[in-house]
Amino acid sequence: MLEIQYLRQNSSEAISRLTLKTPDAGELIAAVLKLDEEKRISQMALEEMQARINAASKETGDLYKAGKKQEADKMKAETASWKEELLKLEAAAGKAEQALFDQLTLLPNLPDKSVPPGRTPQDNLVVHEEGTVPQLPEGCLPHWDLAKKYKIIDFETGVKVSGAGFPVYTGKGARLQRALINFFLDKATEAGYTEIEPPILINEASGFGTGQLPDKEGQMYFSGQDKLYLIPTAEVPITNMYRDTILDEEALPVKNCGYTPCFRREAGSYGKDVRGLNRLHQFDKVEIVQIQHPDKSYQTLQEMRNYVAGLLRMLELPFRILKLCGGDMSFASALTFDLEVFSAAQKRWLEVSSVSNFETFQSNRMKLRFRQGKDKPRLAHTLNGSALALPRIVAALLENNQTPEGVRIPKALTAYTGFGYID
RNA sequence: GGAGAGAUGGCAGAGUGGUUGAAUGCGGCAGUCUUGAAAACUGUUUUACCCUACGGGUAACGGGGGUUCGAAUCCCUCUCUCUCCGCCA
Repeated sequence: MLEIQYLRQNSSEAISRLTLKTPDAGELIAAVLKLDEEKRISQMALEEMQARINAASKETGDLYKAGKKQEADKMKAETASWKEELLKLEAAAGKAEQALFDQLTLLPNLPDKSVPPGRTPQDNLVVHEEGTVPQLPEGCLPHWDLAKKYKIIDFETGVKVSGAGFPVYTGKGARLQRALINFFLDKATEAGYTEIEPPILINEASGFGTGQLPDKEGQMYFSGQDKLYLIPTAEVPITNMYRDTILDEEALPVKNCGYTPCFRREAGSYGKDVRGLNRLHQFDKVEIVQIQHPDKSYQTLQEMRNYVAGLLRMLELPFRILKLCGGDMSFASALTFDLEVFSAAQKRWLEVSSVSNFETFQSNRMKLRFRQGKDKPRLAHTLNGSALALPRIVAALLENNQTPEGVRIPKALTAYTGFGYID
């Protein structure tokens, strides 16, 4: 949620930034400012009435205590007559505040000034490319065929047990999942992140805090009996741990990481994009989350991006980094880098990580603040990134490392898998 | 699932209709004392919003609603937490 004070004071800057994300930025912001004005007018009227009643009530009490019953009764009657007016003012102020809040929550985050213009993924900027695409032998297979050949992922049985998008990993496939999770968690810990094992069902307030609710309701699985949502990413519980808190400045940056399964309904997806491991309803991911001082958050974003790139390097996967254009960025993000690996048999780039700075967009929803000395609390900046999402990593590992002897496991992982080849 | 208890400031814990935004203790911060530290003593210590603003106002004692001139305090309702029993990884 954007900060209303900022919008009030910097409306033209806000409009130009928001235009990177949506063409009707001007109207959106104008609507918010108008509602803000109305809200303040109704608030002033209400508070004035409340002040009158408070003063009169105090006087009434004093008069009773002084034994001046007649005067007190008279004052009481007069104050009672204001009641109807007060109720009207309360209703109007409540309505105006709600209208402002509703409009404000509709606004996406303002893109950072460095965000490239554009509406579609084609407008994303490739800012880095690294590694060599392997030359695959004749008859190389896409990962779903390799998965079958080596009996490591069973898509059909997953369909039986749950449905499409819920694969079953077996044998070395399951072991590879566990190896990757442990590898990612160990690396994150070495980089100073504290490991968290969070709940994977979250309440509505948490869904609102990180920006999934109310607008992306349909993308999460929901347990209606308990009003709990299955997390689409560990970002949600790990960031919401700090909802409604004021941190000491010295506590920054907060660096947490966590492994969780992630659940996404992915309503409306179909076709080759969802083949094999490319897009699933349930998948494993290790996430890194930071809470940082506003002055340092962009430097932190850079560090997180470099950290994730380092993981891909250790896994010996060719990758590139995209700076997302305004139109392709998520609702809550101010600047996002996507990291994609090249999956050699499919011959396509697969997004395996998204690293974002949300500035105060999430912290304003969550009331996540920090305090410098004796100053008033300020909203902190929140950041997160996948480090990493497993399925597409596995897809690329399988495809890129296929040999006549089997699928070679990168050296960095063999200590975790306990085997050098899947055969 | 059954029975009961509770929800107050960073924490603990008072407060059952009128200077209670809230006693007291602990913690935190500042100061006195000390070579330094501890102890002791003194002071200080919630947050949000609004207003032509070194000042003024409003709101908040789990959420929402009600009674009243006036509610942390009374009533209704929801949520959550804890304890005991049952069930269970």
